Amino acid sequence: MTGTRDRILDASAELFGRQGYHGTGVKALAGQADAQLASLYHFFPGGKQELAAVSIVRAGAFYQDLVTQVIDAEPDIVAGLEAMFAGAAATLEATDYADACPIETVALEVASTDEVLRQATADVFASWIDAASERLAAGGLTPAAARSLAIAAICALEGAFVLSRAARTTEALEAAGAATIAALRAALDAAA
Amino acid sequence: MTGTRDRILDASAELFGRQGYHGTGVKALAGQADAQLASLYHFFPGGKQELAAVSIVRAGAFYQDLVTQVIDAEPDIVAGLEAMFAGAAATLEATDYADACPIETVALEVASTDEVLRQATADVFASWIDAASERLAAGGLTPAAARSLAIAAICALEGAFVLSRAARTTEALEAAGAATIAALRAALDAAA
DNA sequence: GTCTATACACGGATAGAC
DNA sequence: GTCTATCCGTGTATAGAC
Repeated sequence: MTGTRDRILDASAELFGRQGYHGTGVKALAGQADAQLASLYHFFPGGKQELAAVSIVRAGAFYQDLVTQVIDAEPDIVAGLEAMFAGAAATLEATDYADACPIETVALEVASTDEVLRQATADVFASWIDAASERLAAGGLTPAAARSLAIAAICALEGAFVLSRAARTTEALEAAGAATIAALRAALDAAA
Repeated sequence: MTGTRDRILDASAELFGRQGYHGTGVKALAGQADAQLASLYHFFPGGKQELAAVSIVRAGAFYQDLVTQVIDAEPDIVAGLEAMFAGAAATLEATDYADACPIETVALEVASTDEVLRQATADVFASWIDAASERLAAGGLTPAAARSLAIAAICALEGAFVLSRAARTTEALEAAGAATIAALRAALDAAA
């Protein structure tokens, strides 16, 4: 008995993530959610923009939970980051290079054109940075070094998604992961 | 006496880069180029898709020239990569966080939906990887290490563009640059 | 090659019955 | 809250005169 609202948000996360904001129409969203178009506007009176704003926050939180679980399942932060990149590569292959970061495409599309949605994506990335920083600080880095490396790791992952999806290979995820681990080891050595 | 075709391609590079493929209409492109809509279809009979394919290749080559000039102006590859990230940050600030990578947004939009355009973006990234690999190999890395680090550097840059444009700060570019330099130094040490 | 005008589909959004 | 039907703007693309 999944609620209609939730089905619409599920469809939004999937389609916005794969095709972007402008590449996904409200009719397609309603169709994918097995919902009426009028229901979409009932739950999201602000229309497509409001739906996207809610979807970005929700999908961002969901993805953060997913990734932090992968990281926290490992014995240390080095293994944790390795598992993050490996897991992302596995998911990408399993979905035929469709499902990477749920908000990345939208973030780029709206960065210069929609202030409401830009802020939503910025909030999500800020939350991810905080979560990663905590884990790196717990691994022995200073707060400043932890934050810097947390940002770098997320950048590496996001950038690798772009190249991997374009090339339809996981090589970029592997290279980005290796370089991130190298930078992490260097920071850990410097801290010791 | 700039040709109409070139003006259309200039407008395409600018608007596709800032707003993405689906966020940019052919009428807007013609308007920005001070060209008639019919002229656009005259030079690009394949319509928006053909225009985008040509624009991706052209903008990709232009950006590659720009970045390699920045890198090659420095005495060594470490300084070169530092200059690349610093230059990207300066450009981003100067354009109010609008102009980052000219093909990144489009690459994500089309990765799962348009095979012709996906291939065009993949070709551009492959060319960038080759150019960066050469310079890293000249700096003393093995071909395999050079390629891996070249990919990682490009991923770091692309990912930093996403976070920097979303947050409207250059922090991500700085963090990604620092981590890339750290990984490069580690690779150079290992090679020595 | 460029102009004006327009065809035609799809986009987002809404009305009103139930 | 859900259904059917529809409005209206915009999007891509084309026609035909010049």
